[in-house]
Amino acid sequence: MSPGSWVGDAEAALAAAGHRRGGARRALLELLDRESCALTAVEIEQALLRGGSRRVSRASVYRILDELEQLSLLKRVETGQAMARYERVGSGGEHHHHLVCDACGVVLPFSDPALERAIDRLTERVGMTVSEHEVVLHGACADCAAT
Amino acid sequence: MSPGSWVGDAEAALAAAGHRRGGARRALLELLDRESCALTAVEIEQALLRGGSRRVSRASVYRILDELEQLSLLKRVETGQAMARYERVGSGGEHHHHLVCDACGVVLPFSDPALERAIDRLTERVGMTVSEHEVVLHGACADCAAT
DNA sequence: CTTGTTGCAAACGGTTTGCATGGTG
DNA sequence: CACCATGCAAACCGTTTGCAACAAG
Repeated sequence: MSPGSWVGDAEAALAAAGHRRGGARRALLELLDRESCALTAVEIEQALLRGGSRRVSRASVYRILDELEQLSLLKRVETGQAMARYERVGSGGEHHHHLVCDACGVVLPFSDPALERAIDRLTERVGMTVSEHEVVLHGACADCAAT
Repeated sequence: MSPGSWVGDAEAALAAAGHRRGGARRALLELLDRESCALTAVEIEQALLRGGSRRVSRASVYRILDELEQLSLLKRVETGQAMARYERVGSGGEHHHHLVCDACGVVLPFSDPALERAIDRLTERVGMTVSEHEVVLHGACADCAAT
């Protein structure tokens, strides 16, 4: 896979970390490369099935997600929906946050430079070494608010 | 309990919602009134035991936390630590967010007006009716960063 | 062949629920 | 004395783990 693409970077990082290759992980990498916003383990499992790629057991899904998160290739996102979500991390520092509709459960990404700036300044003031931050907005999406 | 205090407000709201009184809930209310930052269900159960107040079964802890959350007397906070945390909501709109040490698990509150402003502006732009927001900073606390 | 990778099924841990008991109004 | 509040134990469900079969190098 061409370097510069996320899959390529991921496979390089995995190889560097002493991992062998495997079909399940490959299928997962390709799926995550396509989807840019946060998916749950179950959504990933189903997408792989429906997408015809290859069946991957749930245990493997979790194991692979965990490996990828440890290598900082993936970010775990907590949306307060009782199950974790995962999304790929680009090599650039760019990232987004999430809007969660508490009515229908849909999760949408958004990004806001002013918000990032406020957080960056903040992290210098607090008495802690901050490595990550997460912002989640809860509410009702356009469809659900309409009803 | 005097109105104006959180316990007082909470009992009034509970009564208005048609709830009777009960020892377990009363003990929980008094504990939550004392603690201002987010606690887990287990921490609440243990604090009640150690505090000599009264033993409350875990099922009741969860049930009561749920009731209080529905009445907006409590806010559920997801810190990405696999268990939910709860903290009281003051009648004023004031609130704080959380710093989580991924090494030792400690959770500390912080507040930042600039951050709130950025979020307020943001909520007007996004295509969603925002009712809540949550910011979590992850990293290492002073003690853990030192080692 | 040696060792990481995967699937299966069982274990786990936080949370929820069914049911019987007890206290409130 | 009707009904909510509570405790207990079992059920639930997302996630993790032990183990055996498999496959990459």
